Amino acid sequence: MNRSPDLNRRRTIRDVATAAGVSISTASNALNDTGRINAETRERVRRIAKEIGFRPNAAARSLLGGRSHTVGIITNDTYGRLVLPMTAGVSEVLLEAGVSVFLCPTNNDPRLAHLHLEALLDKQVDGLIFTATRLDLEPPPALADLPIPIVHAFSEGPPERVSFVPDDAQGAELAVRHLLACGHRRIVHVTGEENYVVAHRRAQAYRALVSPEARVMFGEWTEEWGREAVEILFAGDGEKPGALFCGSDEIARGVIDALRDRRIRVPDDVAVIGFDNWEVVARQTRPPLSSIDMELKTIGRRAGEAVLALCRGETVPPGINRIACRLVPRDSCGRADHD
Amino acid sequence: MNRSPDLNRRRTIRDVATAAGVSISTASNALNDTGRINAETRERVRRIAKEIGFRPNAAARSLLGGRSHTVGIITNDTYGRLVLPMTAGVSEVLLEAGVSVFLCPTNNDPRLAHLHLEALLDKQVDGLIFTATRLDLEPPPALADLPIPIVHAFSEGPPERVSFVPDDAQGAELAVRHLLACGHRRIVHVTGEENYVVAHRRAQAYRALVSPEARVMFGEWTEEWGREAVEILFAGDGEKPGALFCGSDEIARGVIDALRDRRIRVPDDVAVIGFDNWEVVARQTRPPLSSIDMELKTIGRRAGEAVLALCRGETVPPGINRIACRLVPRDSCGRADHD
DNA sequence: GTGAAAGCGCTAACAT
DNA sequence: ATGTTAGCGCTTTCAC
Repeated sequence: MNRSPDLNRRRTIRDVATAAGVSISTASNALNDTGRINAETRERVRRIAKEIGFRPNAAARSLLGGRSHTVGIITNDTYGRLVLPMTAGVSEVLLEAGVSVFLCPTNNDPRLAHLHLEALLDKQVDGLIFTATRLDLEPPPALADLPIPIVHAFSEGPPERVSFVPDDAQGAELAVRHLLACGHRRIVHVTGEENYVVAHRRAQAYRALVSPEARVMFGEWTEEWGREAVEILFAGDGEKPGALFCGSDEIARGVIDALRDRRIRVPDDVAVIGFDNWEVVARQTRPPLSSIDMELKTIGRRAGEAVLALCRGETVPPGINRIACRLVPRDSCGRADHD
Repeated sequence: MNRSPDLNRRRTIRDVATAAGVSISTASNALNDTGRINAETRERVRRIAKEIGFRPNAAARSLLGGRSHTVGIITNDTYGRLVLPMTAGVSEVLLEAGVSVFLCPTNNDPRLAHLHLEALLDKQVDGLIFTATRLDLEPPPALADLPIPIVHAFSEGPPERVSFVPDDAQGAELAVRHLLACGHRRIVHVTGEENYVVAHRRAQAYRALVSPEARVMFGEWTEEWGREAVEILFAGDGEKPGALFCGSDEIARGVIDALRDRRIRVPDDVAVIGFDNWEVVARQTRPPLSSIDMELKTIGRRAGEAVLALCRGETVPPGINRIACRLVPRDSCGRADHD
């Protein structure tokens, strides 16, 4: 039983005003630095507000201003390895602006996605960030005509919206150029499922740089496929590849393990480069894996800045923004001649 | 330029009332099934509400009811592999109750944690879930006396609060018993840093089951340490272990790789079991790794249920709740005699 | 069965 | 420089 029920009640601006012996509006002005106010009064009000632990009620503010200072981020990623870095970026940017982020993991379940969306709209979120780990995944149709700004991160939205995605082509180029700079020739590209848009985009960039007929092996995004690919490539006694550009770090890990099993030295006999720069994987292969980082946090930050601007009513040029990838050289490619 | 600015305005209950030709309070009653109301009127109001796309404004509701139907989850996990499954669990439970979740990644930065906390309090969250990936990490002191319920997930809060953590001792027992059931003896425990509470708890349970002097090798939570441990264990020509109980799947992966390098067969010569059931790792080792799953989603769900109850004013017995781990047998231990 | 009115906590015109 | 007042969208007595 509480001795005084009011002790646990949240402090309102009324409490502040009463305690400071001023009117509510003066208190409000003092706290928000609006209107004309006596410096002394302002300080007193502020001191008292702090003393009694006053926190402005966001609901009331939101009701008044029409903005809730919240955005939702809808994601299908169960696993988190892609989403969390992005969310961290988003959150970082929005935090400064006093905007909080609702995380809505849909686990690829449209029903969940829908429920979350409803909940977000009820909470009057100012904006939405839509994230999908598979670029070929369609955003829920309900997203089509919403009264609030929507930004796509790591997923390509319709042309009239703002999207931020990794620049897969540039990333692939980075990988291939690095292999070339390290003196490797006869590059083969071992990548994931053919029906992934990114797999194609990367393969295309790779071919543009190497040769239109350069070998691309589509398979799965797994270590197992990496190992299998090595079996296929190194089984016969034809000419062997000098370098393997892998579509993911997991594939690269499988590749490196299989090469090791065959006593083929990396990078001396064959160079390997990955894609994702997933540190738990890339740092633990033997040798540590050079890889392409998709700068997920930057994507998150950019997406955050975009919703923020949109929420403020500013206009942001629509379209797909491709964020440059970054080469992270470790030891699996040897040394580059230059830069 | 909008032809009609009102077209983009959010629909209010007033719009519904006007369109239905009833008063605001009747509309409210119709929508919420409160008060006495003519069935026909109710249906009409509801139909119209749906037609014009009315969504009740959560801010207004919150202002009235004192509850915001939001909770915050504060986490230090940058990486996501632990937090996302938990958050998914939390979210799943809260979604049904119409409560949304603010995700606050602090990246281990106390300043960020503090800012997030402020933002959450300003938004009048009904409750808080505190999550840390390292059990030895202190929650921010600001958490000490807050006017709202706080639940700890994957982190042990003070005794007067509600916490949900994996039952590490039971998990370790599960692992050891499985190894024994598969007929393995001379078990060694290769685990992570000695200053992690969990490492100790697991080691203790292991020793209680095997022998008080059973060998425990503390090191790091990395593959590299797993490989190193194998070097140490199998280098000389003393008696070799028959099974390795590893403190994490990453360690186990290092162990398996090193054993493979030494042409020691798993599980025939040496059995290996991991901890975490981190699928990307456990499913890709050769052979696939048997492991202990910490049921993170369940932890999240339980934590979600707890905040929910607390927010409703119900009482939840305080203290540490240890959630049972689950054995996930794959191929690295052989076959158990029984069960 | 329905409507009028008060009020949740706050801000912003408008008086004073 | 400060106070008064209206009102954001909604729920909830309480009249009718």
